[in-house]
Amino acid sequence: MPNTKTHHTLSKKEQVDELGRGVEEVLLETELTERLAEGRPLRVKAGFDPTAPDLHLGHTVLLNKMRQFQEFDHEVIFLIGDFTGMIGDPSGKSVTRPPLKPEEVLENAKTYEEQVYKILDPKKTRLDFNSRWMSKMSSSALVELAAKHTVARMLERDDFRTRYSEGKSIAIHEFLYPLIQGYDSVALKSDIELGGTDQKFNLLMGRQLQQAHGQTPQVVLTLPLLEGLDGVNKMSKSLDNYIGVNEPPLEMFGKLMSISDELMWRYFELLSFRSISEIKDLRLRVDDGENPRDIKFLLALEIVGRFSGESAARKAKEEFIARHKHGLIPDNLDTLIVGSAEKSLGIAQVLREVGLVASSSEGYRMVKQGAVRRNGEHITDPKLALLVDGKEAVFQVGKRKFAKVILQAKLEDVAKK
RNA sequence: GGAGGGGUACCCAAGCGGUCAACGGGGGCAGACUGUAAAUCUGCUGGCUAUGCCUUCGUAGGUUCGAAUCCUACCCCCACCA
Repeated sequence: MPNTKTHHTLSKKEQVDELGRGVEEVLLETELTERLAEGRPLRVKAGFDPTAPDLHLGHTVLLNKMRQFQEFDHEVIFLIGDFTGMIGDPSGKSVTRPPLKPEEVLENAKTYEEQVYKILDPKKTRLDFNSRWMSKMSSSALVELAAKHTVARMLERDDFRTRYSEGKSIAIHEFLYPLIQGYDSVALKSDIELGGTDQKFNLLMGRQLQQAHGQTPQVVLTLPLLEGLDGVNKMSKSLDNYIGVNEPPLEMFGKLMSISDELMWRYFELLSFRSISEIKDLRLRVDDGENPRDIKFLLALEIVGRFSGESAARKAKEEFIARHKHGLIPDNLDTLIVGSAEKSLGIAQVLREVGLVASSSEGYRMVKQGAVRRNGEHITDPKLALLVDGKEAVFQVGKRKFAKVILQAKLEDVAKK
């Protein structure tokens, strides 16, 4: 763990700076300052989708911000939108989703907890479900709620507006989503709500509904969507540019090391627990000629350490270095045994058998492109036949895929002889 | 209710009777370069017992020496008029 100053030692000004760090927008900033000045623990709410809680680092941007509030002794409410989950945040694509069974919701909540408590302080976190109040709401109350807003206002929401003007369908119940999410703020009497920039409309809805219910409107903080490994698109599973919080240490370490130098600073800002001033120092070191790679090591160590533990992170770093030192073969490979009835096997087939390539055709191509080595030596002939001699050899495809292999006669053949 | 347009490999998108395992772009993988970063350049990108063979162009049939390309039926999407 980096030796951050504990948050309590920060000055008031530094506290406000830290809370505003990485934040896209604060609505309204003056209100935030006022609230913080009250000196009482504020109720900070953030909502989460009840389905498939498989978090990646992009999600943790929000969690990190929640954590900061905890460090300043505020109360954080981790709200699972199990009721709103029935609707699904309107995207135009999704229709009404079948409600999750209570068991499934609880199951998912448990999975969430396992993951988020690596960041959040369980003692300062309140887990809640919006079905708690929504499932009890009467239809007349729902009508009243719906009466608080107009269609025109709803159409201010970006995707509603485009869909409407393009003549695409908008189901009536989709209008309920922002209303219900907004009502959550009323039910929880939240002082602050955090969410991604894509949630802005819903977050503002909370303000208005609170006002309509005679509450002081919550302050809204929107957080950016973290860029994925490519540095361009937002991190997402479907784009396969993500780092999952449950990934093995070495994998995570490698992915973090592969981001561009520029993106590294973005990750420092949004993912690191280091203070703003510390990060500034790191930047200065790079400006003074220190290898950015070494600074990236610090980032990778911190993040991997957070999810897999400090010692695992150190090990991942050592292994990363060992593996990436020129031509070095990792020494902790499992030995794979390939049995064959033949005297020899084609190189492409062997690579496929041990999973280094997806098909023997791909194996052919890899060899032709000079991507394959045996015991560190390049193989150039795609039709090379390997003797089934029971000897051990290390095969490598590309830079990072290795396998230690023994080719041996099939057992039943041995038995026959 | 009326008249359309389209479904091609991971994605987008050409092709409209043979030279098509299918142009091009994206993505991905590999090679060079490097800090196994990014950027850049180059190559590859259906499978196999591999100079050949097998399977692919929504699904099922049909025409033909020969079909992704023509015909028939079916399924699924998109959008236009009111």
